Amino acid sequence: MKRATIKDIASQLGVSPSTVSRALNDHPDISDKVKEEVRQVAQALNYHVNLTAVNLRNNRSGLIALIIPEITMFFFPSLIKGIEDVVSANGYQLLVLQSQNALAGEVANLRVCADLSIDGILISLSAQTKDLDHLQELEAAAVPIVLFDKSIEQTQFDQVMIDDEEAAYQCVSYLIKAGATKICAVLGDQQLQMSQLRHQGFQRAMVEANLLSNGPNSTYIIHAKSQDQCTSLVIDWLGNYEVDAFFCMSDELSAGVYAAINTTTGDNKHKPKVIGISDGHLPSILSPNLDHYRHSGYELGHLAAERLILRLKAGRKQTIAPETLILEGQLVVG
Amino acid sequence: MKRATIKDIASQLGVSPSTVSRALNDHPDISDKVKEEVRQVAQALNYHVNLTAVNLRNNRSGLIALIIPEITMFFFPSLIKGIEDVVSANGYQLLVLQSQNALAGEVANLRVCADLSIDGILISLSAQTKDLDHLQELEAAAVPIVLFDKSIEQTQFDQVMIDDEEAAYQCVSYLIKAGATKICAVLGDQQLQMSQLRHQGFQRAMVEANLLSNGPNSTYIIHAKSQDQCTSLVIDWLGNYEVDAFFCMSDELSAGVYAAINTTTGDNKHKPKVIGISDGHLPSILSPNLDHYRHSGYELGHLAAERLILRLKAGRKQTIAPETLILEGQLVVG
DNA sequence: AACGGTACCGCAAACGATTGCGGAAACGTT
DNA sequence: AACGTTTCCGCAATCGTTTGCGGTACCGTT
Repeated sequence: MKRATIKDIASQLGVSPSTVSRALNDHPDISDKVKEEVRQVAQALNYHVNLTAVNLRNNRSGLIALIIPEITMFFFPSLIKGIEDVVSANGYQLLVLQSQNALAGEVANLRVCADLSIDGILISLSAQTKDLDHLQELEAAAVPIVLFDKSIEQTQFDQVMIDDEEAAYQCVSYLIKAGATKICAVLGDQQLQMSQLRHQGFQRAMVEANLLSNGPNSTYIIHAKSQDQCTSLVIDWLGNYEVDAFFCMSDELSAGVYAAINTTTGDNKHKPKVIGISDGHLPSILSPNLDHYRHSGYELGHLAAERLILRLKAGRKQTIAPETLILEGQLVVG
Repeated sequence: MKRATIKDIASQLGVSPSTVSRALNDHPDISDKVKEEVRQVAQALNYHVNLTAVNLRNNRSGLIALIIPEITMFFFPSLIKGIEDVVSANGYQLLVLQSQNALAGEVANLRVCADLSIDGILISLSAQTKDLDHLQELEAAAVPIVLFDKSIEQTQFDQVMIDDEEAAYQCVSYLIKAGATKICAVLGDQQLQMSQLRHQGFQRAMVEANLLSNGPNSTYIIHAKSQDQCTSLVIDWLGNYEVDAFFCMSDELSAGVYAAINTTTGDNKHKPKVIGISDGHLPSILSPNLDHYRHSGYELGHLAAERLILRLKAGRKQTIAPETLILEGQLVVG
């Protein structure tokens, strides 16, 4: 059975398609009698508007694209949920695209967005992305764009972030207060601005405590791009160096460090403390529970999506200045 | 700057839109000279085909919908990745919809699919879903549908599953071989067919080992709908009963049980063994590593998506009989 | 009876792309 | 020179919906 169209209803009732369209949209020009009849027949034929046609006419798609480096079990599920809730509550649908953490992938994703007449874009940048040239085409087409989580230095677009430097600072300060002096920072891809900022927070806390009197010590900095790589790096590292505590900038790395510690140190030996930055899901799974600076992935997604919806509702009539929204977090320890 | 259309190219070159369209699609009726000119201008104007228009004409959307109960950090990320890889490799885009584990949500999601002229559907059923009436409209519209992971007894559609009964059986058999006699099964939502099947596998192993000589013992069956609920239930339970081992039917529950055990039993007390069914990500994070029956979420997604693509490529010319594909898994222990 | 107003509905164009059909050149063949 | 082929391109319809503009009744008023 083919889908019923507006014409089917029209011919069945002996009226014009225009009338049917207006009736279904409750246009005042149409009498209540006709409206009722149209609704009846529509129901009977199981009519549903063809969104593709509507989209063509209105030059919109009802779709919002989410572009992320890669879906992992950490952080992204709650983030996606936060986004999805807002998006679908506002009548949009969510298209999930992965850049594979590569600039080329990001460009390809944006190409798809343009081709599909995507109405709005939420994007977390890949580690390779150093500028926003590839966003300009969409920007020129007046497609609202909100950056979140992983970004670069910029003021052209809205962005929703956490205070990376401060989060790291708080984590490391806590470790120091707890008595740690030999602290190793486990960071992500060196190219990521996020890694650099969290590194800076680490440094600030260390300097403040006079623990880097000989200048930065690269021995106590580990960069890893994946959980597995992190585990093996840390296992090696633990064979060569002494450490009181680890600061891990992400869930992946916290998990990697835990695994390394579990395979390296026996049950009775003294284990190094670990603190991380997390949305709180992983910490409750790990044993002992991971101390962490918590920022909700759900809220981050929620906030970013709401900002996008705000722009979509405003349309191109109002111009809203790009803003950087900082999501608060807090230390969860003990 | 508005998007360039085919007409813009046409008027710039003084040819008709038809010619431009054919030139861009490399139609043999168009001379090489014109083709080249069209391509030049298209490039210059940064022309890109409007997929909405194409979709309207072809009555397709290039979209594949993934409908799942809810995105959690367990299992779904790898699943989505497996699906996304196949889908995008075949020129489709993935729409992620969540049913909130409710039938009403599922119906709403399918409504969206119909309205958007979705080309194919991958669906994992909600716990509430007892029949497939709501799939019939899409089925009638010749939209390929593949069920996966969570399904019900049916033969109308393709489905990609693991052998739930056998997986549970193997887990519990292993526990028994390892010396356990008092084994508690931690299962998910009682309404889920998956829960029932895995329960059956549990029973089979127990009966086979003569551990249920007094008939089924409901004391050693726990049903939980979330990780947190599981944790609190198991904490209570551990206060009242003795147990050698837990069999957890999912990652959520394994994590919940681990948390319960960690809060209940001290370091030196004897801890119950735990085995689960998992894609292997969580087990490597938990300490001690979780024994489990492993089935790859990535492969499951991959397989389901490929089955869908197969049907999409076949079109409605060939009729392919619905099939149930079983993904193999294996015990990972020790 | 003539006129202004309102209520209600249809015509046709538009969104952007595709395609069957037809037609005008240009070519080759006898 | 007449005819058949090929080459190449345009016309117009189509997908399903929306909407500006206009038009016809019918109403009440003077």
